[in-house]
Amino acid sequence: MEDTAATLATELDGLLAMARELEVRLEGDQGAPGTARELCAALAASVDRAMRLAGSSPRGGGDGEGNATGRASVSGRKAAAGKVRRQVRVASVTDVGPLNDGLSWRKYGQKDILGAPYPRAYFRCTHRHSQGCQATKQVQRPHADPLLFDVVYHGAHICAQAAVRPEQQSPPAVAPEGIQWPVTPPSFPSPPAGTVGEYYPSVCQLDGGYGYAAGGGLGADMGFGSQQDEWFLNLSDVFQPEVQNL
DNA sequence: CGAATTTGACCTCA
DNA sequence: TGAGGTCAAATTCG
Repeated sequence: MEDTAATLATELDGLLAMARELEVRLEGDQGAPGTARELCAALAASVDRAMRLAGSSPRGGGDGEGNATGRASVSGRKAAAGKVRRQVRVASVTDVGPLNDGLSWRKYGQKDILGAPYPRAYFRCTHRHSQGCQATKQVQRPHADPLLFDVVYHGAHICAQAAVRPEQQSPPAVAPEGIQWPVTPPSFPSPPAGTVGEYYPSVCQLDGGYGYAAGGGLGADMGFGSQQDEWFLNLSDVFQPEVQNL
């Protein structure tokens, strides 16, 4: 990646962060005119596009379809059938209990992805063996933004849990267990007991299916399984944003 | 004790 | 050959 692009991305990153924060505040303010919120969303989307352009690289510059779909489908076992990609962006972290959807995901692997700052985590339905549920998902943070995640679902839930929640069939959900948000940097194995937070699915307008979001808010980094998991699990729950059927 | 997570190794594909 | 995806044994946690 070029330095210029990196610098530009950093700048845009800051812009996006501001846009997002503004939007969050507007959301909190019931009286906020819809136009203002739309503007914020548009601004965020625009910055996002710019960032993508700035950070675009030939081979999975760190996010986007290159990674999410590149090999996943080609790899062979599960075809592209039922593949759904979502991008999740959260505005803040404070307390996540209520976000659990009831569907269970079990982590079965994690991989460092070339060009990506963070590893990709692989999950599959907990009932895969007991009920033959083939649903799987991959979660990865495209950039340094702890509030942005790229999630790709493969297959559909056919387990009992999924049947109970028709609304979430396609967009699976999250692990039932209590979720804690690692607001602590990877270098700190100790769990942030008091720093747990709640997600506010706020801006989710990234177009294109991927993008960068401002970072720096949280120091959470991937590389530490449990913490990452929690992140991923929670995120998967938050997405309502854009969905792409691939 | 059972279930979930972690982590390294193995397999497949471009 | 390199990279991504999955498996499975070991470890940890509830």
